Amino acid sequence: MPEQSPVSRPTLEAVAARAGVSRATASRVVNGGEGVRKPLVDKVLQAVEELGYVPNHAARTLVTRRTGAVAVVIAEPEIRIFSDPFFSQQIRGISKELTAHDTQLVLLLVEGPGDFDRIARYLSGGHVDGALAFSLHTHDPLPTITRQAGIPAVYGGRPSWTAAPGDQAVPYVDADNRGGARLAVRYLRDLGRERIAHICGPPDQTSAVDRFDGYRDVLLDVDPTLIADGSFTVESGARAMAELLERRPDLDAVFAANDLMASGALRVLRERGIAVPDRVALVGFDDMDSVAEETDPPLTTVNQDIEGQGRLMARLLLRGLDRDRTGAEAPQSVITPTTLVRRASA
Amino acid sequence: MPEQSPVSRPTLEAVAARAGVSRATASRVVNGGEGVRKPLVDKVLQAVEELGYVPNHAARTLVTRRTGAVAVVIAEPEIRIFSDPFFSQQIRGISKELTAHDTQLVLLLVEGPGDFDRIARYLSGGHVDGALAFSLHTHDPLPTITRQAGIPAVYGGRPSWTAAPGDQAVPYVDADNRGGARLAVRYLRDLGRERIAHICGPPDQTSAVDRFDGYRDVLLDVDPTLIADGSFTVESGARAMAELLERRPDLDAVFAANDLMASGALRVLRERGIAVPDRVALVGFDDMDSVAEETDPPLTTVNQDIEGQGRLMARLLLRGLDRDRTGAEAPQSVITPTTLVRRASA
DNA sequence: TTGAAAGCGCTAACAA
DNA sequence: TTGTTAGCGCTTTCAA
Repeated sequence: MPEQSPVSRPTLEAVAARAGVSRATASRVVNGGEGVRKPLVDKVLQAVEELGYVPNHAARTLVTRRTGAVAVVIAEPEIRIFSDPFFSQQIRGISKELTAHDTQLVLLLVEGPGDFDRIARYLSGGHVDGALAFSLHTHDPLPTITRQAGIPAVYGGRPSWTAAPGDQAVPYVDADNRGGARLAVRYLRDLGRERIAHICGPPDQTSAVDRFDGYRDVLLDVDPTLIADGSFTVESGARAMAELLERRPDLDAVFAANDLMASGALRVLRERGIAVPDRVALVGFDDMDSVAEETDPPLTTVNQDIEGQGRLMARLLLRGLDRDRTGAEAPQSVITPTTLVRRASA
Repeated sequence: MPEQSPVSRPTLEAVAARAGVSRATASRVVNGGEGVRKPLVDKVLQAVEELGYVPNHAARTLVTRRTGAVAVVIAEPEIRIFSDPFFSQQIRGISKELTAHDTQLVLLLVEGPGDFDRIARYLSGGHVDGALAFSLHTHDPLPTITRQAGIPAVYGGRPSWTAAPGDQAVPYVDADNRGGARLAVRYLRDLGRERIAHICGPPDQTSAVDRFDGYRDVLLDVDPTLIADGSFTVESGARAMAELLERRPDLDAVFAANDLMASGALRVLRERGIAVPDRVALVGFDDMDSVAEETDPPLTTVNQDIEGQGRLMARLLLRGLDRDRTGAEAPQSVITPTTLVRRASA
């Protein structure tokens, strides 16, 4: 790679001149070489190589109206993204898929409510072709913003709000939380457990709600004393377990709405000398490898392909972007499958 | 905000027409209104408002040669960024500072060695004005890439390589790891502890090396049996502690190179019924709130302002970008101060 | 299959 | 203080 002076990179014009062709032909070659005779293609390619030519992005965007970039918007409540392996894997999947399509990831962190103005301006400024966002707990202005900016968006996680009538629903990607929960609870029931408790996630997150619903799908009329509230953290799981044990010392199984809470519950069970899974069987959710495999005993849990969800989000969005060209239909939401992973805790 | 049809956003031309001025005047107003008479400014602003005008980024970049975006490059070995609160805080700081300067953060995740080509192309394509990167364990091609692309870069963490002669050193931001370690060890010594062990971080990370050096600065000739290797994880800290205890049951203090390892060490000490800090005093490093405050007893540790480091990285880079205009000097590396935080473990 | 030429939307000399 | 004008580097008709 030839050394480049910081100022004045070679332009297409220079490449064309060197290859002895017109700028138009050079452009064609750079963009795939469709309909250009082989010898010319080679000449241009060589000139590109020799000059170390790299297309100027702004110029290209100006005429094509395509930026080749996608925004990933992360709102404040989700800033845990950086400590939550869940998000990290999702981002990883997104990044991989975008990279594979030569599309860049622009990270938009929302630090506070006032930032939405900034985001709106950015999204409207033609910086990106589309946006990827994560489902927020509260009603958030993003759907409105992307609509006004006229760019497609895909959500990660089922949004808790429902589209206003006439509004187009926002497409999202989510795991089959309800189905996964049913898998877990059925498994416990088939094990012969009869008093299966549930540690819930925060009710303002749809994943928690859906998992609770799955639990109730299987255990039709649930005894409320078998239900405890948690907030997806280890500590909350421990607290919930202690509470359950107090109320129902006779319980013989627990389905925790995520692995973190399951590990907290496990700690409490162990501290009290309650054998797992012999006396109490325990199932988590998420199959977070940093958690589920590390506990003692390792957790039986519900697996979801998180990175795959990220990839899917990106793919859905990219497909939507190509819509004009390919004439495909508007992106649809996708529910990804979940599977039960048997380890030692149940 | 008026509804916008996805296609054909208003241009400056339209704003100018509506305001009854030339495009140049409209442009001036949009860019601050310097040297435009008040009434015209108002007219233009009103037209902007009415039309919902947002400047086209590509067009602007094409002529100004400024993208208003900065790349944050994260190489594979650092993908832990998303599970390591250290990085997450750094990113947060970067994001805040960039946002304050209306600059966008473009995230470039390096998934494998082959990706550097892609990164190089991106950095050369005029997508961003500069790059922020994190110090890698091994020699990495990024400094060369940014130099060839002719864009300034700032590193987070002291790089382990030294600039080739003639090469300009890469500016970086790092905590005063060595000084912080000295703080910790002096504190233990002043407590009257005489057999102060050290649990090292991985030798291929400069922060670990620097902390070890700080330890040795204070304890001039260290008994090698008081040194144990770790890898900055909880587990490695536990293992190292067990090892130390075996070799030197008489040790009366431990300085762990980070909080994670300190918490692992603490667990082992507790399991063996060794009173902390009475029999063994323990000091960590990082002051990670999710760790240091949660242990029992809470960790005495060395604090560094991680988010501040991120902000500083961004600030240094932005300053470098303005260099031509302000005539400032090339960015210099910055070492940020560390302080000892006394809690209960020592 | 190739080239000439017309912009994409904006900023920045330069003139008025 | 304002307007006119010449591009920034590229893609894309349209003609040849």
